Amino acid sequence: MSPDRNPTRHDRDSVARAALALLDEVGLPDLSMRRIAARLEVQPSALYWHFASKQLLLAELADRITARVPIAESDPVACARGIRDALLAHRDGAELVLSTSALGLGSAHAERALLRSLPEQNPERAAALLHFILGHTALVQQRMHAHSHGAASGDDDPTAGLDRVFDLGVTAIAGLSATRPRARA
Amino acid sequence: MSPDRNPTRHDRDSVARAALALLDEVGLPDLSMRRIAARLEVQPSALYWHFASKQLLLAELADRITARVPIAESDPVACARGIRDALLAHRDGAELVLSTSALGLGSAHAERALLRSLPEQNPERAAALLHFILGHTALVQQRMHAHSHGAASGDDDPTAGLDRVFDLGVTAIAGLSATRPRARA
DNA sequence: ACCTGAACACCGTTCAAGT
DNA sequence: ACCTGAACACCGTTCAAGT
Repeated sequence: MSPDRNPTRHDRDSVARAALALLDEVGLPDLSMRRIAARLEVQPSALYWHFASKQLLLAELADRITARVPIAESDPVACARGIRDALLAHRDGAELVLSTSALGLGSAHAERALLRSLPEQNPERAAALLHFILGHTALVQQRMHAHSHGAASGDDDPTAGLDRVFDLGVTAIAGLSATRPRARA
Repeated sequence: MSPDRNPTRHDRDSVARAALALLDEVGLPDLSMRRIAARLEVQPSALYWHFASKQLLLAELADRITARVPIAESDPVACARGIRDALLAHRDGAELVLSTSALGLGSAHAERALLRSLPEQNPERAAALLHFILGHTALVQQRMHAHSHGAASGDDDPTAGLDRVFDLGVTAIAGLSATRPRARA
């Protein structure tokens, strides 16, 4: 007799949230529209009311992932770590952002944050930093997953030493590192 | 009456070559086992005689792409350009290598080439360089495709200025750039 | 405004069986 | 050694129709 009778109606936000949660459980290759629909107890076709295509839904997820990077970092290294952490916060986050950043402006927010953190606000350095962070994090993240899923070869952590590679890359591109020791002035 | 009667029998090499050619035509998202089989005029199940899974076939393609990077470059910038060009030589090459480099040692060859080209043979710099090149090239490549396929917004080339970003990143990580102008000594 | 039901044109992979 | 044929358990997407 109540006017609101339907048990679960969804909107863009609830669909995106369910998809993001499912991403963490199953990973990007197994994140299908049909699985997302099943999680929402809805027919697959229902999703197309909220998102015109799977690509657009994935772009929304990428936007939500990058939206969490802090804008106020003054140090490029801290800013870069913030971006990396946002990407690592969700399974296959880096690969998702990387593969959707062509169309969606998902990575634009991260790039702005980098630009602001740079001493001379050099946009080319900001772009290079973003490219490095995305490539590095995508590699690290999938190596993590391959290792945990017991892929092959040695059983020692393949992430070892990669933090140093990250810092080296960021400081170098940001223009903060010594070029060459050149004696020891 | 001849003993060799069968018109087309295939091996690993011919399957991989057909797959690589098809990749350039249709792109990574549309590269299916069934399409590759159709191109070879063979049933889809026939491919599984040569490759145990699609993933392993893709890893072979990634290996073939990176195999073409020159090992003998002495200059890190020249070496990095060689890697980038090898990735750009096939559609979605960078994304393919990036997404398979966790398991397959496809990128190991490129990393060795970088290491050799570095003045001090620093393996951390080589790793950082590889990560930057892969991230950068993957982004550039998909932006190229998005632009050619008439995605949206402005119609000017989105690749403009990206060469400078590439050079900046490579020289910085290689340790060849000035840290900061610092007056103008 | 939001969803169902049914259909369309696809996927990767397995496996017995053929030659 | 290499392939067929048939099957299994899936995909993304569209669209009329329901409420």
